[in-house]
Amino acid sequence: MSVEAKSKSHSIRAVDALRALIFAGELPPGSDHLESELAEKLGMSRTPVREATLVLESQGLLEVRPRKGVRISALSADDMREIYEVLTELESLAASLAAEAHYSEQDLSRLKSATLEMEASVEADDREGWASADAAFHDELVRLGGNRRIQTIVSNFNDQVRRARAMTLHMRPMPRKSNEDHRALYEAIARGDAKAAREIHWRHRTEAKDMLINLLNQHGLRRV
Amino acid sequence: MSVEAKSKSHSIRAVDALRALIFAGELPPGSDHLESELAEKLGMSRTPVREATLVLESQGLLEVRPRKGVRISALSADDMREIYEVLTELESLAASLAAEAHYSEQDLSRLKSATLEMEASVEADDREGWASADAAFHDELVRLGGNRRIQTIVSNFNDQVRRARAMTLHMRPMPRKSNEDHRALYEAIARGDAKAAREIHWRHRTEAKDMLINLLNQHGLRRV
DNA sequence: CAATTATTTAACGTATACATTAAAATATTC
DNA sequence: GAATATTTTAATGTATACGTTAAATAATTG
Repeated sequence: MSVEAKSKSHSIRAVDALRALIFAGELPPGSDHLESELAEKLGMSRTPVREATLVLESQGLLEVRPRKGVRISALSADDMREIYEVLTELESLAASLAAEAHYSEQDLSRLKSATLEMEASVEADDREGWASADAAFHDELVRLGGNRRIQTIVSNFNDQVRRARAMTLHMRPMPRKSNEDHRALYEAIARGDAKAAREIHWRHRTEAKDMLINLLNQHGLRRV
Repeated sequence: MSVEAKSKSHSIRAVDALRALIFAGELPPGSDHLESELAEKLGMSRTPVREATLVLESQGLLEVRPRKGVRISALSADDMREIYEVLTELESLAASLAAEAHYSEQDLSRLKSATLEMEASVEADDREGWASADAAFHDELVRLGGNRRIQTIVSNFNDQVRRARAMTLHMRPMPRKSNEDHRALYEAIARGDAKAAREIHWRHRTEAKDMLINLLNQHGLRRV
């Protein structure tokens, strides 16, 4: 069995490639792009590109504007608030569900290791490392919640705020308080305290939302 | 200015037509359909049908299964639980946001009239009328919340459980308790009590979820 | 010259031909 | 005759030609 990349359809590769270009900032928020341009850039015909744009539109990463090209989504502070409201609510539900599931310590090992990694990263002043562990923690939290609809929505919304998070990562103070929250959340889930898990995470996310929006406003980032 | 229907693209009409066929049960849950069949049925080529199926897949109404046709989504009791968990959480958040907005009585008039219509329908033993007013109430509640992301998600999920609700409408007891909940929620929003609004609606939806799932199980409806 | 109308352009929307490939059917081998 | 290999089939995936139409440009008119 070889390790070659499985040859996916052009359509799927277009989705992946466009996502990557958007996240890398090569298709910047607010910019417009004709189907034919994108098709040429990706080395395929318009057909799979059109299909990809429909998928990405449904994920909120771009907007199809007939005869004006697709516009890469640019989020205002208000959009950010909306998205974080939903993320806060659904992740808090996931935290509550995870606590109710009464997982064993072993089941929670990945959550635990993510908290340890975050703490180590803060010690080492490694923001990228912290961000990566933080993402792993949140992913695992939602996975433990066990509701696949929540997983899908949260994943979409995280993609949408990805650039904003990356931009503010180096503007914010080192996330020491954040680590305490994660540890407290871990404990609440481990002891099966659904109410506490929900409340701890709700406050955590609400604070993260306020900080992100304040940072964007302070730095005059109207749309990202 | 004429009142003729604006001539939409085939692609958009395919989305509308397929949605209608799914809701009408002409494309029953679990059934498979080739692109070419659907294209013929809708009197257009495969191209716009393919685009429509991508959109509907992103809305959870069907699943594209290469070489096996598109499969109309069939929900298990567990799927229903997942969807209702999300609906409960997001509508409750919307209720809380609506209360925080401190709307005037005038702003809340549609919410009020929907409650009155529900009460009248229950008096008149008119389940369809009640269901229609109930839907209007929930739509308006979410609209008043003011978060468009919530509106989109809730609308999608309501579409997904539409058939199940229609099926159980005549199995359930007349929704008298439900009307009390709606009235209490209206009062909480009107007096700006966000916490109460959230809790009242959360309990309301949770009870609705439990009833729906019990009804589906009692009647042996494995997948709808 | 401003406003309107006509024309042109270019991008999208659609149909269609064809390439690709998973699945089914058939043939082959032991 | 079961297991495997081959061929065939059929549905999808893709490219492309072309029709349609919104937007831009040019022409006209008062």
